[in-house]
Amino acid sequence: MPVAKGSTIDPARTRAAILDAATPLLYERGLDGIGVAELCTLLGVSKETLYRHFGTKDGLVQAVLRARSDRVTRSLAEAVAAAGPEPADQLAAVFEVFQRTYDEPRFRGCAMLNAAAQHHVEPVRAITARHLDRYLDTLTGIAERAGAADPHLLGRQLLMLVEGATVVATHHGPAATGEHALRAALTLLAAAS
Amino acid sequence: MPVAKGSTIDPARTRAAILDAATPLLYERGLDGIGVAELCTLLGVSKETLYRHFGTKDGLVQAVLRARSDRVTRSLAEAVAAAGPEPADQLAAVFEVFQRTYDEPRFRGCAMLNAAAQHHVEPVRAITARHLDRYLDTLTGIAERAGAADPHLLGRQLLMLVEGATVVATHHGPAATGEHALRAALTLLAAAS
DNA sequence: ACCCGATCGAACCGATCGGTACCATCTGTG
DNA sequence: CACAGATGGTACCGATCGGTTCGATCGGGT
Repeated sequence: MPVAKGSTIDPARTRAAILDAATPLLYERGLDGIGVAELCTLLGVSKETLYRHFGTKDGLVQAVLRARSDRVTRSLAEAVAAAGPEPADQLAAVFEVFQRTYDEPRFRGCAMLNAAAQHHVEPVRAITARHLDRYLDTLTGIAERAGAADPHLLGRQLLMLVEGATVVATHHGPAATGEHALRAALTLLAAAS
Repeated sequence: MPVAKGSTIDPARTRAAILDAATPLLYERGLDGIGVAELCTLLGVSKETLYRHFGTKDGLVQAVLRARSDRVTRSLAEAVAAAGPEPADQLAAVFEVFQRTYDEPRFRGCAMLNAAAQHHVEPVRAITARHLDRYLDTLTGIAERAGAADPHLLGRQLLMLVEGATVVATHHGPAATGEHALRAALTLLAAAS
């Protein structure tokens, strides 16, 4: 059956559906851990459609990573905004968001870092670097509102804690990782003002 | 020419030479970024020899990772031992060692984390987890000597800083990363005793 | 001096990969 | 009702991959 029985033909919708369905697959199996053929089968899409929308597998990968970075950054910003004006509360919100991802059964580490480690091509590394810059912006903002003497330094140190917590949660177990990282972050925050 | 012109036939030596030469190649190109054929060409070894020593490519990969973990752990322990009895000095020695690796021109992030992200097989993840455990032992030891109220907590937080610093150095530039991480570590150390 | 074993080089294998081409079929539009 | 475009299904392609095999050759222990 060349086209789905009751499916709506809408290129934009198809593209979004491919992105949504491919994201967890590429994350759990690894960028090179699943081939285009299997990917299309699990997605319920033909290879021709996938290639028409994304050009190459790498195009799909980059689109997935960009969408993921946007989504994660947005949800983090919303959590911070909802935490109120206190920098300490905002930090707590940050590590709460991350702890929730650590506790997910499919958690396999930071998707952006994994992608950069797997795919040795420049565009992917650039997407990852931009993603970390977004984290850094959020954390530096908290540092500024806390009145840190050197908010850029504190922001960078908080970024290390965030990424380090993700690494530790990945390879050393997620239990209490967010809380331990938060306590360290609050110590740095208190010492920097 | 079936066997090298003036080479000594010594299986143990051959195996060690393969390990040494394969380590930087697999690190810089990625575990799946270089094939066995090219690997053997660059190593100056035949495929038969490689497979006789390591069984499979995965066997070579795991041997390389184990050897690397041993070497890094040893050099870190030596640096800490040479830093004297002061925990603060020992922490400085730790981040000095890491900063030196960040500054290497071929630096591409933590080899163990990259391997775990690339190779979705259990043994590799186990080697990475054991590597982090070794780091944790060293850092917890420093926390204990510093008289920390909860040395295991402080050790884990220091581990986050170490791994986070490596991530930041990888994707956000190595400049001053070790120093920034050290200052955060010293703050945690001072607050925990 | 002899012989076992380690080694090289090259050919070879089956599987899988990313990507392309073609066609029948369905949807949405006018 | 008719047409254009989006899609699914399938077969196919060249390249590359990990791994095996075989014969020729050389070093080292006996």
